[in-house]
Amino acid sequence: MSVSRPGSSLNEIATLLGVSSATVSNALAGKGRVSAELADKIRATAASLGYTPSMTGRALRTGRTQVLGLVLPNIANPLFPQIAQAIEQAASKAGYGVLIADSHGDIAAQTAAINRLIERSVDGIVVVPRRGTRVADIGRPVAVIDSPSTPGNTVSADHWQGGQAVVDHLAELGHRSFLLIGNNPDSNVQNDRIGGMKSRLPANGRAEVLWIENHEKNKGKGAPLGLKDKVAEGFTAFCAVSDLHALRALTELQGAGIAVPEQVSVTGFDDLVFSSVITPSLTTVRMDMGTIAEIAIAALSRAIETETKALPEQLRTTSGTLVTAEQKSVPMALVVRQTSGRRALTPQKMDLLPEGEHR
Amino acid sequence: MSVSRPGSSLNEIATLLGVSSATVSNALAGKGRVSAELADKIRATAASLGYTPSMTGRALRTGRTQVLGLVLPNIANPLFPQIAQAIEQAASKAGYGVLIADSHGDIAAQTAAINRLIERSVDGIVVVPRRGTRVADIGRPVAVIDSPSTPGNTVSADHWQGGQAVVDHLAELGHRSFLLIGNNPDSNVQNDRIGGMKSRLPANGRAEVLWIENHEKNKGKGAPLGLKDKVAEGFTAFCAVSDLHALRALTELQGAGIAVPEQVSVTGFDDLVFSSVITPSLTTVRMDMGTIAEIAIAALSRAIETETKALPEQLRTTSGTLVTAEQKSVPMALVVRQTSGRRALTPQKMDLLPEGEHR
DNA sequence: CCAGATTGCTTAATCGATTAATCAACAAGG
DNA sequence: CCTTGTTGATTAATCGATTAAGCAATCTGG
Repeated sequence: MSVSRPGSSLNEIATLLGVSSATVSNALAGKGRVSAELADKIRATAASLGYTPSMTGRALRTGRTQVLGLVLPNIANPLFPQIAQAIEQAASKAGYGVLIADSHGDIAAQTAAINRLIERSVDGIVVVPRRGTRVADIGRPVAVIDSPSTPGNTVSADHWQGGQAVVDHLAELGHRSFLLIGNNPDSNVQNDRIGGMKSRLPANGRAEVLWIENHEKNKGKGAPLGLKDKVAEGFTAFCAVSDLHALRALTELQGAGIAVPEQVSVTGFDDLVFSSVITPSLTTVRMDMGTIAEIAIAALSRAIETETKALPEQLRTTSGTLVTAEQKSVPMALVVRQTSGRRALTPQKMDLLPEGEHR
Repeated sequence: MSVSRPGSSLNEIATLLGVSSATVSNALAGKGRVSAELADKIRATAASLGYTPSMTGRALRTGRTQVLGLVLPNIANPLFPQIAQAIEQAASKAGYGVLIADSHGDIAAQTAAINRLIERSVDGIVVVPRRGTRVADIGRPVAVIDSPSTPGNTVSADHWQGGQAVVDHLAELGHRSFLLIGNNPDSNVQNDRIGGMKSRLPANGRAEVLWIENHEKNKGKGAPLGLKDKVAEGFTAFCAVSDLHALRALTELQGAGIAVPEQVSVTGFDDLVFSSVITPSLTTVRMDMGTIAEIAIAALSRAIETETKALPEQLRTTSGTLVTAEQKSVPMALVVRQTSGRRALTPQKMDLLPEGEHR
């Protein structure tokens, strides 16, 4: 396998074979009219020279850079690796490179990040928007991955259904009192997950939502969530909208001497990297980022193609923005591990038992 | 703030003002000889048109794309967000975009990923190599971020010193028996961390290394690490080379009814996102990725500049590869949280006490 | 008052690939 | 035999910015 030599262009091959560069271009692209034998010869020498077309030259002529931008609300997000990996893979398969841009949390920076990408003339952009953000209209196709209930969403996991799966699973195990743990009520994703969970409460069930951000605004950042009290109130199922919060809940419960899953159950979302290695391992819901990414990239590249095709000097609309896919939501999969178990017989009195009864 | 209009080029500004495009280019670049008033007028109309230079056109002419590649061993790595964020920020500040490439774990894919970046003609590459990998010689500047003891390393955290800080801290708290938990003995980073820890064992101290990969090869993936037995053997300090393993150890210990930090201490590395939210929060060592990234990018852009300057038809060396920085290792900072505490008075007998004594 | 320097701008080539337009050669049909 | 069609290639323009070279006009010094 020869490394791409910078010293080979269409022209070089052309002069070497005594033909014009146009013919070489046609031969390699399989377009135009080139005799079969010459085409063969051209391909052979191109291969022997380790010729790699210059993306730059091509981009200048065609107006397509074959690069997509990926804008994330916060690269430090623990979910980011999954997203980036899936997008990179899907994009790569579709012939695109991926340029990353961190919107760094705040909204102005998100716009700035998008503009930087546009200046680098990306062909399209994948945005995982910061909660509550609307993506401004830019002159390029944009795929949004957020939640089905976000206006303009292209494709995403079916968070609502994921929430349903969690509560169905726990109800089956006998649980009736659910403490739903979210971080921020402005997030569409979190609201969907919580909404889905609420929608499947069993007949005699009850649910309460604990928003961590509100809680910390009162009690201070990093303050205990007071879950021991919640257990005393009879809650036996602690369902977080993220594995991160689930882990927080789990360790707080364990620290308070409450046994998981013997006394109470804990569930999360997203199957973050640590979820399978902790003890007890975390029951969670995983999204199929591979499929989501592929749908997003497919929708995007379709839009890019039709855009460039429909632009022979026509109306210069700030064309195609929010891209849509046929399948707008991808089911989530419940991953049952060790933190979810059958409801204890007398959950209400459990906290009165001596500590350390677990295991 | 006007969004970049695709409909404005140097030529457009030129014809609009009745001058040549060369003059416009010179005026905006501050090069050549342009009268002050004309330059002002040009800048003004450029601004009013929302002119953005075409990176593509410029790249074709100058041979510099202002894009760097970032190759990671595995995007799913929990440390990836920190790295990517820091690199993106430093690169962005230096005027570069960042193209990501997942080497997907295996070594062949790492080479393939690098080649894909080269085909996109990036100006340079930042590689966080897969353990034990040597980066092949490509025709572009490469900055390697791994460990000071890796040959060809450009810059990295001082993992050895980080390990020292951990053991110094725990020795101060009275600990003498250290169980060092690593994943894979082939990793230079992990070896440095463990080496640093061993180098600071107190006079009457002892240390044993538990390699998780070996352990799992025998006992099966996800098998308990048997830490309860280790506690019985008298170990009071459990020092992992990553927060992920520390979390695994912590939850296993807690599940076995061993109190942290009252009975034993646990430490990690890297200050992963969950480390501050768990109970008890994890004592760890953080690397200054911001500084590391800046040093790497600075070294890289220096190499890129001298490379293009020294290329006026000179020897076509497969020029400048492994880039070096002046400061090759950046100190790590100990973050003391709740999992590290003073050694219990009678640690050797602790396991004989009834469970649930903690808190 | 004129050679030479300086200033201010234009011409034109270049980077590499793509593609519409053109052209020569030859074949087939009326 | 002349017209039309087809094949296989070349020419040349184009994308947008950069930059060496060139050319007037103005200024400077002796």
